[in-house]
Amino acid sequence: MAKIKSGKNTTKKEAIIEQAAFLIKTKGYPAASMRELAIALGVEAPSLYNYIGSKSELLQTICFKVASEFSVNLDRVENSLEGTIANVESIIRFHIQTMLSRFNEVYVANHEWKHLKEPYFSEFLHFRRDYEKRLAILIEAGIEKKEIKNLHPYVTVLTILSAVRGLEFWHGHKKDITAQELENDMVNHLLHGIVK
Amino acid sequence: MAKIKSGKNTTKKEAIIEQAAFLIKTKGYPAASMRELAIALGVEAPSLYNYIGSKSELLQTICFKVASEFSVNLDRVENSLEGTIANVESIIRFHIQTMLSRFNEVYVANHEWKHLKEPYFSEFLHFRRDYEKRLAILIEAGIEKKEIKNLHPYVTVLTILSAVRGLEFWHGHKKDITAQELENDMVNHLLHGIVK
DNA sequence: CTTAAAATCTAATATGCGTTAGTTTTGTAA
DNA sequence: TTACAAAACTAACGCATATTAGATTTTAAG
Repeated sequence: MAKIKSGKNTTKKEAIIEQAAFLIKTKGYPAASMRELAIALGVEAPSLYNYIGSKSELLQTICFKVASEFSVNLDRVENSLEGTIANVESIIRFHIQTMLSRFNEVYVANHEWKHLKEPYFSEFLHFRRDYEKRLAILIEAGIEKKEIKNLHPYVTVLTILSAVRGLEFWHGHKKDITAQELENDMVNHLLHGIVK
Repeated sequence: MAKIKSGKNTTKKEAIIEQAAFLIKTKGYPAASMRELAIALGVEAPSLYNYIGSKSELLQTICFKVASEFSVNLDRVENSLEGTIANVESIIRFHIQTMLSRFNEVYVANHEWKHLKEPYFSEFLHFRRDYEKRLAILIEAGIEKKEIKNLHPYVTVLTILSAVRGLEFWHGHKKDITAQELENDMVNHLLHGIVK
């Protein structure tokens, strides 16, 4: 057939990963087939194996790339000299922006990581728990400094992370609100509530 | 082999559905096999077909049963005479309680409905949109009555629904907080924020 | 104890999967 | 133009899937 269409991506491997992220997001990892992925790239399935090692490797690459980006951002915030509220707000905004700009990959990392094989599954799970723990510590510091209400820190972390993750569903609707308004409204809700 | 173990369930079909919900939640719909479901019930796979029509029928049953329960609850709230805040709080509490008490089925309805076949896929999607729309109308009424901040109603709905859905992740942790405290803290966060 | 029906089993079908092997085509540099 | 390497192809393997058909066992009633 034809050559793999690289598009705007630099390498063909990156083109495969990008398309894989879309397919895995749409069908789920088990139902996303290498044959369908190949067709989307204008090629036969076995040709993909010139660039990748296996189907599961694609999932690993996507999940850990996303995890790494969130981790790096949290490093930055942890070393910041701002107050807790500003830090939490910064993290919320990063999640929202990343969710909206890198939708397919973030979606896959959020929903399909349970199909990772060992030892990657355990490694990813450990990363998640660690990330939540670091956020909870941030929240606890805010509670001690009387900047934040004394709610259970893990519940607060869960509420925030889950809320931003829900932007998956916004991706279809859009239109009558800009990304900036969306971001501001959600930050406002999560920090100050909706009661007047 | 042996007979299907009905356990506490009245009919065998219900026992199959309950086990299917657990399996589909754990593996995802495409990776959940009829053979594994049968083994869990102490039976061979073809025996299941005396009680069910197909694998996809199991998914349909689970998804629409959950959808129906949420819809019935929303009917009740819409006809209530309470204020908007009380109504929203009631809905949040219902979501949290249902999420915690009927975990497997709610999880499946939330995550695996995209594997529904037509026309069920479209029907379920339509139900979801309709449910969100009805919630948004509730929120808008609260904004007009000056009970609720003037944030974009759909963003508010999204934030609330996503946050309660995140309780999936709490299901593993547990321990150092009761379900009642969890519920109260999350309601407090979503209504009044975390800033002191 | 007999008999009919309900429940389960074994065997098999058709389909799709990820992946490998080996071959052919394409692109590039000498 | 020749020669080599990269990238694509076709064919096939082994395995797993949902489901059906038909035989066999289990259950319950007369």
